[in-house]
Parts: sequence; C-alpha cells; structure tokens
Amino acid sequence: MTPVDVTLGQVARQAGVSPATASRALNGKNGVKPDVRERVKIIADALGYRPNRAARNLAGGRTSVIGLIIGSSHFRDDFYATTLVEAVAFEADRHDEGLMLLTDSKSPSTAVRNMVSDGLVEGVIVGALAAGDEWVVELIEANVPTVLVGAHPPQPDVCVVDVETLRSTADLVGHMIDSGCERLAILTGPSYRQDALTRLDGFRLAHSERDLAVDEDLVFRSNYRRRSGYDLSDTIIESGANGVFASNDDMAFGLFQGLRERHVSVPGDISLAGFDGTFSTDLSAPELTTIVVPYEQLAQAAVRSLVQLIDGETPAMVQMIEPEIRFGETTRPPNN
Amino acid sequence: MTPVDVTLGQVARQAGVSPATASRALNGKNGVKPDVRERVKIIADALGYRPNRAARNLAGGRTSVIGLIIGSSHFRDDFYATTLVEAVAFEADRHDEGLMLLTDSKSPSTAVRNMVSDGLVEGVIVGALAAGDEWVVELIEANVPTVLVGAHPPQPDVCVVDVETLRSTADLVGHMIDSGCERLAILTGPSYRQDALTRLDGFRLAHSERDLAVDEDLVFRSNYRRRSGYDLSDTIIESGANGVFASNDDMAFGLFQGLRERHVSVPGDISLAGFDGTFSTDLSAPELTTIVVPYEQLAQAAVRSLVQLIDGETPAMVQMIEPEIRFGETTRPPNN
DNA sequence: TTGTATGCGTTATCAA
DNA sequence: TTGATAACGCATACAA
Repeated sequence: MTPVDVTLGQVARQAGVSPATASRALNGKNGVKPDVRERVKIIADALGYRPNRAARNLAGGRTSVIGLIIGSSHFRDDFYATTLVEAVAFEADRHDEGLMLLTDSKSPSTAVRNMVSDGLVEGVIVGALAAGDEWVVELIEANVPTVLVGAHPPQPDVCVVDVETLRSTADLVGHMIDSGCERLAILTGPSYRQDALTRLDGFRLAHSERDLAVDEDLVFRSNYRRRSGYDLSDTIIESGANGVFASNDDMAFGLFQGLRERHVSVPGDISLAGFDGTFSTDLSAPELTTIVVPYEQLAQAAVRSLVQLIDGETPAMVQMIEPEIRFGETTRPPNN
Repeated sequence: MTPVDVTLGQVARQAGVSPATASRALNGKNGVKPDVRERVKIIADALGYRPNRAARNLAGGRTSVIGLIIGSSHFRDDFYATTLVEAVAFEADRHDEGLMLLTDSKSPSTAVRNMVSDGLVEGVIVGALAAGDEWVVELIEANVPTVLVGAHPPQPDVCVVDVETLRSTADLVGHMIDSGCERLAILTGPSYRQDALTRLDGFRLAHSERDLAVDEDLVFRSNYRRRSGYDLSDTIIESGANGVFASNDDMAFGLFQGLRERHVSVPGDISLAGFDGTFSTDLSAPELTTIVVPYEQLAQAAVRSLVQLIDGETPAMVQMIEPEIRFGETTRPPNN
C-alpha cells in the first residue's frame, strides 16, 4: 500500500490541462496564463500533490536534495560540527531541500561519487572540519556545486562562507589588553587548522595595533581540547599571565575549571576569554566572555549560496559573517 | 558536464548481454549463469558503474536511502542525539544506504509526507527523543518501514531498538548500596521521558531486591540538565545523602562540579554515578562511574532492522542492547 | 538462461 | 499559451 501518491497527471486532469502545463505552472516557468497557474496550484494543493523527486530528477529537473559532508572524526567531540549540522538541516528544510548526510568513512573519492553519480544530490556543503583538500579539488573538478563553510585552506574559485575571525579576535583581545591584561597569554588550536591560525593572527594583530610585542613565552600551543586547557592551569599560573585568550570555549572552560580548583579568581586574578559561543545555555559556570559564532547565519548563507549555484546563478564567492562579541563575567571591563 | 555517468546499458553492452540480464546479475536475482554474472560484475566494477538511484527507484527498485528523524529541539543540547546521528550515519554508509536527515521543524505530518510521497526515502529511523506519538502512528499507518531507537512510549507492532535499562540500572544502584550508600539519592530525568522513568524504576528495583524501602525524600525530580545537577548541590548535601545516582551524566557532572566547589569529597563523602557514558574522552574531571550506552550497537541494530523491514523480512520487534557498566573514580568499591 | 518491450513520474522539445 | 511526445535509467513481466 503505497501511502500517498498524487501524480502530476492527476492534478493536470483535475485542472483540465495537460501534464506539461501543470508542470510549468507548478514550477513557476513562464508561459502560463496566470489564472490557469492559479487554478493548477490550488488543485495541487487540495490534492496534496508532491512531486516525486526521483522522477523529477530523472527527467532533468531539480532533485531538491543537497548533501552535507562533515568529517566523521570531528562529529563526536566537536560542538561546532553538530551545531552546524543542526543549523544546516533547519535551513535546508526551510528551502524545501532534502539533506543527505555524507560521511567520509570510506575514501573521499567514494563519497564524491556516491553523491554525484547516484544523481540524487545536486550539490554539497562541506563542513570546515572535513577540510581534506583532495575532496574539495575532486568536487570542483567534477563540477559539483560546492560551498565550503568555515575556515578552509585557501581555495581558488570555490564558494566559501566563514566567520570573520581576524578582526573580531583582535577586537576582543584588544579589549583585554585595554582592560589591564598587560601579560596576556593565548592557548592556540592545532596548527593544521586554519581557524586556529587566524585566531592567533588576531591575537598578534591586537598587539601590533598597540605597538606591543607579543611575549612568545605566553603563546601556548594547544589543541582545542578541554582537557588541555585544564592541564595547562599550572603552567598558566606560573607564567604570571593575568589574562588568557583561549582559542576556543572548550579550552577556556577547561582552564576555568582548573583555575577555580586552584583558587585563582577569574577575572580577579586572571581574565579569561574564549571563542565559539559554545556554552551559551546550560552551564554551571559564570558566563564566559567569548566570540559567538553565528551558526544559523552561516548555515543560511551556505544553503542560499548552494541553491544559487545549483540554479546556475553566481553567489558571492566569499562571504564573511560577522560574529558577536559577548562580554561575560570572566573579563574585567575596560579601564578607560 | 555531468561528472560520471556509466549506465546499465553501457555495462551490458560491454559485457555482451542485455540490460535486463545485467540488471539481474548486479542485483543478485537468480536465473543468471554464474560466469555471466561474474563477468558483468567485473565489467561494472571496472567501468565504475553506479546505479542511478532515481531511475532505480522510479522503476520500482530500492532507493537505498533511509531517513533519520531527530527532534530538532533535542539536537543541540543532547549528546545522545548527536552521537546517535553519527553512529547511524556511519552504519548506513556501511550498508551502502544514503541517509536523509529529517527535521520536525514543520508539522510532523509534513515530515512524514516529505519522505514518503517524495519517493526517496524508503524507511525511517526515529530517534527516541523525537517521540511524539503522532509521528509514529502516522508512519505506521502510512505503512512506512519504521524503526524506533531508544525509549519510546510503548507502541504495538513497531520495531524498536533500545538499551536495556532496568536491569543495568538496578545493578549499578545495587552496587552503590552494597558499597555503603545507605542513604542513596536519585536525580531523575523529566517524567515525560520514558527512559527517565525506567531509570527510576531500576533505582527502586535495586532497593526492593534488597528489601529496602526507597526514601522518597531522596528522590529529586529533575530534568537531565547539567545546570540542575549543579543547582541541587546544596540540597543534596543538606539531605544527608552519601550517594547519588544521577539519571544522566550531564546532571552527574553538574553535581560533581557543585560538590567540588563546596569541598565535598567524591567519592569520599558522596558516591556519584550517572548514565549515558557521555564524557568518555575529554574531561577535566575524574572518570565518572556510569552506564555506557552502546550507540554503535544501537545504530547497527536499527539500520539492520530497517533494511530488513524494507526488504520485506521481519526483524525482531524488540531488541534490547546490553549496556556496559563502567566503574570510575566517583564510587567506592563494594565493601564485601 | 536470456532478450524484448513496457512503464515508473517528470521535465523538455517541438509543434500547434 | 498550450498540448502531444520523447526522453531520463532502470526493473520487471513476458516471450523466446
């Protein structure tokens, strides 16, 4: 018992037109008398017509299915990844696009073929964290509409949506400096991640803008993991830093815990800021000063651009979304 | 430039057979000479043939796409949900099934129709947290192959995969009792969640098995949120409990933090255990005693059962996966 | 065991 | 502005 199956033909017959006309009417093609179009639409609606995606695809029309690739290894521990998935799912739904979740469990090329040659997925959004270049290159070469979201290694001729990081990081770091952190440390992310590098750049930029030199002894190479923030507590304390910019909230949180256990006051003794806006809702800690990544906007821009690409339009190649700096209780107000 | 597009016809021609035979050979239908089948397979492989899912579906064959519904509201804060998504994605991929992510942002019925009548998705896995009954009923009535994973309200004639909860909870709680927690408290999850109720049942069971009465003053109705665990710290301390079973790790963790800040030793003063196995990897806290939900196995069973349903076979209607109790540093060893 | 023919629901081409 | 008609790639009933 196939559940619901109103076909275009049925709608057309009801409306007293040919399937072709009905198709045109429903798909917004021009060359249909307005009243006819209206009538067809109403009937389609009344009958609960839904185009069969498979048939539509086979006939050369749009599938209305897009793919999302997230490196599977990053799925589990990366709040960024899961939040992005949710946001993209929501946004795709709003656009009436189906969302296929693509994994990279097999070889990247397999992933590419699976979507392209299967003929179901019309374009893909590549989560930053997946950023193995091979994929992207393969995708581009295969002429698959592709949108990169998040910081990827520089790619020519690829549509990319990202959070503005350099300026906002510099602003936040600058704020910390201006509010009395003359000994400001940074916990970096792993150096193979573009976003980590840019956050470090922002840290440096804030200093150079104030004609200050970065104390390299206060640059702690780390890995974005909460544990590492926690483990660095003693080191930070011994370094004599009175402020720390952690390159993500996870590390900031770990460090916060460590400091609290060692009875170091935040922000009394040490100011602390992070990046991501991860722990917005449910946390048994004071609100962290951080840069909030606007996932929803990222997802919106990504889906919109992808749809444009698929439709043959040309969206902006690079879109930088402005994040919001949220001042919490872990930093002091500026002293001016 | 359509990327790759080897059709069945091309494979057939290369192999010197008709498309029909090639189809049969590739799909494992019987009535094909073994050597012919082998030859076709080899050629298909060499050519990199991939069946066009749309065409296949249109012709009445399988789409090899399944859907996954997760209540969107649970996506963000629920580790359970995201982990399940990852596990299902992985498992679907292993079965060479595409995975569509279905949201419930619109009306549930819309979600149902979107998948069914579009003709792309052949069956759905419903994440426990989505458990609005309406969906399930609609799905079943629409005759859509459906597998429920996680604790749903009781449903007749629906394939369900879940974690064995009652026995394992009773075992863990029993262990706590036996190791000296004569005043054992519980933080429950929200009462509208089946899993929360079962965990409470397990708590009671452990008591009744020992002819002990549950001290209702030590049953704290809560909501699974970390914050609530944290906020209940004082209450717990005042209650004089020397052990707490938190119905999930999030609350356990919140409570742990709160207790630590109040300089209450865990497990010295208060033993603490959770449920889920959420914080397995990266945590700046001692390892929590907990019941580890086997997500991979859940996902495996769910996908396998769904595929069976789609193929017209009849999988076990109820599958209970045994979790593992992991003893960490937050409980004392049994005193016998 | 194999090949031929037909149809799935839709869009696109081409006449009308 | 509209309506026939031909694909799209595949699976199946039927004939061979």
